[in-house]
Amino acid sequence: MHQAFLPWQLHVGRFRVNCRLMEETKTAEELQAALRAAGLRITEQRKALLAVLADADDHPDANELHRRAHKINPSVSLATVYRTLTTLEEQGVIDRHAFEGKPARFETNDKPHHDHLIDIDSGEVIEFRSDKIEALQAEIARELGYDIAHHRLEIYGKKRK
Amino acid sequence: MHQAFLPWQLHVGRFRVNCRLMEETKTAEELQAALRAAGLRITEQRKALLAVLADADDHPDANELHRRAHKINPSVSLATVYRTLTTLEEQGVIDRHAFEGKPARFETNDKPHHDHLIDIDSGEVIEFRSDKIEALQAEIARELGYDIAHHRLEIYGKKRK
DNA sequence: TTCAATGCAAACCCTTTGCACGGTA
DNA sequence: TACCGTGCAAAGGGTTTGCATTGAA
Repeated sequence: MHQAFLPWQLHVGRFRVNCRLMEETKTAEELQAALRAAGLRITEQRKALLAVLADADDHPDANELHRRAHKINPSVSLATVYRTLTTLEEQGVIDRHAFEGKPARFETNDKPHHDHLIDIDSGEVIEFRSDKIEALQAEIARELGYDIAHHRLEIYGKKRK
Repeated sequence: MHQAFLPWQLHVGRFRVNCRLMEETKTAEELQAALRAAGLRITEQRKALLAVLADADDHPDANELHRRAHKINPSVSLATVYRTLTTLEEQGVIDRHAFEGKPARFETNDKPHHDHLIDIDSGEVIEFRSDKIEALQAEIARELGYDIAHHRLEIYGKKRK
């Protein structure tokens, strides 16, 4: 889990409280429920993939998801990973991100919306959200005569030493 | 050429002045000069591609650039288009944009920086720039402990009726 | 004359798909 | 029992690359 906000501290008498805002992620059970609700079947292969997705905190690509799911259940094929990812995306329970022409990366869709900062050295993805930027985008689209369907903001950066 | 700003009007006495801000684009000669300055050779194939790039106002992909350059000079191959695009990108005279996992699209790099609004119905690309958004991005990256290398903001929208 | 740039075709990577089989509901 | 979901292998689309050849400097 990557935090989207900076940690902060409280001072209470002679104590200091270190705080950090974390986010809840979907459980494998919740992902299963979404499939069931859509009348789709819960196969052993899907169970393995859902467990991997629920556990992942690093925006893995299809290949990496296959590697992890295959470790849980060797009968999971790469084709099924791709097919199931597409299905889950259609159900709206995961998001697909295409960063800079590289293989697509996936994450469970728990939070309403956020953008990404990608560490160009490590590939690590950090999530953030700015209501101000959201508002400005809406304003720009309106001025240009458009209604926003969706948008992506990606910042590529290096960790400051 | 797509304008990034809304047209505006001035009223002078009994006259109305319709104004629209347009942008200058690099000429084929300027692109050639960049290659020459880097010690690279000006071939007939490159001349054709540079002419196409200088003339394009619609962010074409490699295939479309090849189609247009091939019309000027049939000896231009798709491989050379790809190789030359990579070279020009390295020289910093063109930009490559990977929109939503689709084939990369290119434009001459004339303006300092801008973002894109993509019409999801027509594929048309409209350029815009917001200093406020730029500033907010820098602020966010700083808070998260990063220096920005580059970034992309893409708004996908439908033309308002 | 030299060696960067080229065309061609094959290879590459990521992703999708056709087909016959197998397991969920 | 249906028929959805699967594995496998082949195909697909965009892009890169190896190799012998060509042509810009």
